[in-house]
Order: sequence, then C-alpha cells, then structure tokens
Amino acid sequence: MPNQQRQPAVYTYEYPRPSVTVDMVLFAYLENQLSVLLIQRGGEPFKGQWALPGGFVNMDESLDEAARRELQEETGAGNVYLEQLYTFGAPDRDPRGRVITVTYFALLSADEALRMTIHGGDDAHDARWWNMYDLPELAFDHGRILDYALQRLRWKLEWTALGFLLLPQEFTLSELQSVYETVLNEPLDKRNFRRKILSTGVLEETGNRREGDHRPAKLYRFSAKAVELEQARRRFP
Amino acid sequence: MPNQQRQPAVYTYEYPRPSVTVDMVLFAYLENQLSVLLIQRGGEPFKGQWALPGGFVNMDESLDEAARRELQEETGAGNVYLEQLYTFGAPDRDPRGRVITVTYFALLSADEALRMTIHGGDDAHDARWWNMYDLPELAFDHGRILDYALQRLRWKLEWTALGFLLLPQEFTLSELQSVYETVLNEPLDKRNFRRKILSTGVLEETGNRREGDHRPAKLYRFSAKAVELEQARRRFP
DNA sequence: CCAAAAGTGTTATGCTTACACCCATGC
DNA sequence: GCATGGGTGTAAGCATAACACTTTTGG
Repeated sequence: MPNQQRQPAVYTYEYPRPSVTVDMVLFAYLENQLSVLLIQRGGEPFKGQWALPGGFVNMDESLDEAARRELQEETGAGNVYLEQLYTFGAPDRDPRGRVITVTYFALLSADEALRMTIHGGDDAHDARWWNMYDLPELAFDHGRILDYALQRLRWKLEWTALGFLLLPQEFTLSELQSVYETVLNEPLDKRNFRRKILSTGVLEETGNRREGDHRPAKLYRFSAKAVELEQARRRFP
Repeated sequence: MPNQQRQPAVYTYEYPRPSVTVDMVLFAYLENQLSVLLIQRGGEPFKGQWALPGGFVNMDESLDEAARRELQEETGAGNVYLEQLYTFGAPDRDPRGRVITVTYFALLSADEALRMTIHGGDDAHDARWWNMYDLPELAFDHGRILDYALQRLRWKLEWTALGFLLLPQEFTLSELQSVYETVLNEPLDKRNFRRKILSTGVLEETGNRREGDHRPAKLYRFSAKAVELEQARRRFP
C-alpha cells in the first residue's frame, strides 16, 4: 500500500478479537478428474503441507467480495460460480491464534481452469490441482472443510442440473454425464441421465458437433438463465 | 469477571480486525403461531428497535459453543436443536464498525420455550416472542437473516420429519400437522400427512391420549434416534 | 343426540428405474 | 468392415396427490 509508514500501524481494542479469513474450495473437472486447487505452505505452521487457498478479510469488503478478490488474486479467474459454504471457528484450529474462517466453494469451468495462472501467494512453495479422491495430508482443519465441500457439491448435483458449471461452454451429454459420475462416485444410466437433464430445460443444442474418433456428438450449452432457474427451485440453500 | 483491573485491558494488533458475533434465530411454536424471540435494543444504534439475540464470540470457545452459551444466558434453555445458518459480513451492516456475525438457528420445544426465562442481556429494554408473520421493524440486517432462517426452516420441514422439535415431548398428529401448516404456510391433506410422517418411522405412540373436548387423540413421541436418522439421510446440509 | 375433532383406504397419475439395440463415424 | 462411442423407447414399480366418510368423546 502506498503512503504508509514503515512502522507498522497498530490497532488497539478493549477486548481481544479473532482474525477472520476466507478459505476457498476451488473445484474443477480436469482430465476426467474432480480436482481441487491446493497451495503448499512455505512457512510454519504446517510448513510443506498443502492447504486451501485463502486470506484475510479486509475491513472494507464484504465476505463475498473477499472471496472474489482471493480468487482473482490467486488464479486470475473472474467469472466463476461462488457460494458460501460454512464457517469454521474452533479455538485451536490455527496454532498461531484465534482464526475464524468463512469458507466458500467455487465451480470453475474447464475454460477458466485452463486459462488461469495460479499464484500461490506470498509464502507458498507451490500450488497445483489435486485429484479430490487422492489428496495429500492437509494443513489445519482443511481436510474437514473439503469433506464438507464435497458433500455440498454432491448434494448440488443430485438435486440440480448445475453440473455443467464444471465444463467448458460447449460440451456433450457424455461429458456432462461423466462429471456427474465422477462427483457422485457412482455409475449412471445413460438414457435416464439424458432424459432427466434435458427435461430440466437448462440445456440447448448449439448446432455444433464434437468431431472425434467416432460418431460425432451433439454439443450443448446451458441456456443463459439456467443458473437462476435451477437456483430458484425452492430447495435449500 | 473477577480479578480484573478497572482499567480496560488493551489488545493491539498490526492489522485491524473485525468483531465477530453470533446471532441466534430462536424459533418456537407458541399458541399456534410460529414465533421468534427478539430483543428490544436499549442503546444506540437502532435504539428501541428489535433485534436478534446474540453476542460476541469469546476467544476460547468455538462458534457452536458461543451459540450455546448465548442461548443459555438469554433463555436458560439447554437441550435445544441448534445449527449454523449463514455468516453475514457486509462492511456497513453495523454502523459502529466492522462486525461479522455467524448466525445460528434453533428450534425450541414448547416445553423449553415455556419453562425458560428470558433475559435480554445488558442493554436490552425488553425481550419477547413475536409472530414470525407479523414482525416489527428490525435493527441491522436482521430482517434479511430472519428471511433466510425461515427459508431454511421450511426446507427442513419439507424434506425431513424434524417438525416435532417445535412441540412438547408428547403431541398429537394433528398438532404436528398444524406446525407443518404454519411453517410452510399452506394447508396439508390429513391422510397424506399422517401416512408420510408415520412412514418415516421417527414417531412412536406413547400409549397415552390427549383428553379434551372431543374424541381423545393418540399421543406420540419421537424415537430417540429420530434426529440422527433424519439428519443422516443424505440431504444437505 | 349433536358438535367437534380423530381417524382411516383407494384410485389415478406421474416419476423413477431397469434394460438392449441400432447409428454414425474414423481408421 | 470393424471398433468405438453416440444415440434412442418402453414397461414395471413406486411414490405422490386427490378425495369423503365413520368413530369417539364431551356436553
């Protein structure tokens, strides 16, 4: 920040206050795997272990804004589906002191995930995508957070048609099905899946086809209002 | 607190920190109304307006513990269904400064609600139950919080059999139905309702009957594991 | 015996599930 | 022409929704 003295500013309060952070669970579907972005910690505590990206909430921004800013800073990704997940605040979750973290979960389209450049942040050794089903040991309580995020993602795909958020703008129904199968971790019937997804009305044909090794597949996009529509269905959250 | 100096302790930090509070939405079913407990503010800002009960999170307690403590302090109620709702943190939601609030929602059995004594807290003028469908103007963003809490409660009753949490230990099916009708704000078919609730297996007859003006009704209680069972059904949250 | 709430079954409808074969293309 | 993934329909079972009358008690 410009115009700031070298000597650190000091803020004093009559009662102790916790720090508040946002931590992000970024999901993407890369190489047929459900992937999560993790940062390798460069400093203590948990040096060398992997953790969720995140950071402090600034005093002049809302929680949602803080999450978007972190996302922007660490990945450059802008247009991303984001929702608040849960707030974790056990007194001993960070050995350095009381830190309450508001967690968010984000679904990145494959377009975004490929385009973006990952910046781990200041004290990060490394940053990369991990297969959700083959994670390293995690710092802090981030393992629990990921469990919870996966639950929420599964619930979302079971009850809504929002799975396309993890795909590129144009995709085939088989690709969409394999997203659902990967996330829900169970095989789905092809005919039933197609009927169900198409009946929601959130998809429309683009008219293009995916040319490939075999019979070309129709490409779909989601209709602009799909996200709203799906969310408006009176289901929590 | 004993053993503390008159002169306020001072806590200093290198960066500014928000305050963190928990605010509680306490639902009860009183006199055939869905009721919420509100506190009338004794000081500025929003002096005289009504607000959700709540308070600061202590440094040595988890968020859940803070919520239970507030509940205990303000109502004396102990054995209560409690779950985290959402975290609100717009920078201007409290004119006194940055306050992030983790909200909880609680379902009080009629037993608890009647037994308890309401303590508004230090700077409260008054504290009482309000009809959820006829609320006064609310302080801060508490109106939004209540809207969200009602949504969550409705969702819960639509997808689970947890409505009995708002009733006394023993209750009739008609009483339970009227809880559902009040919360969901729509009439329900008596036969379908009974079949559906009984098929979940969370209720059992006590063998007693409610004697009254007319034909006595069988009394039910929920089987001990009902709450777990219902929550275990893989449905968010 | 009358008023008032408790209690009870059946049918139609739509949704979910299970299941197997032909089609279009690249090589 | 064959290997590969794309694409399609139907029947059975299940859950949901609509609907009206009898039962039991108190007064």
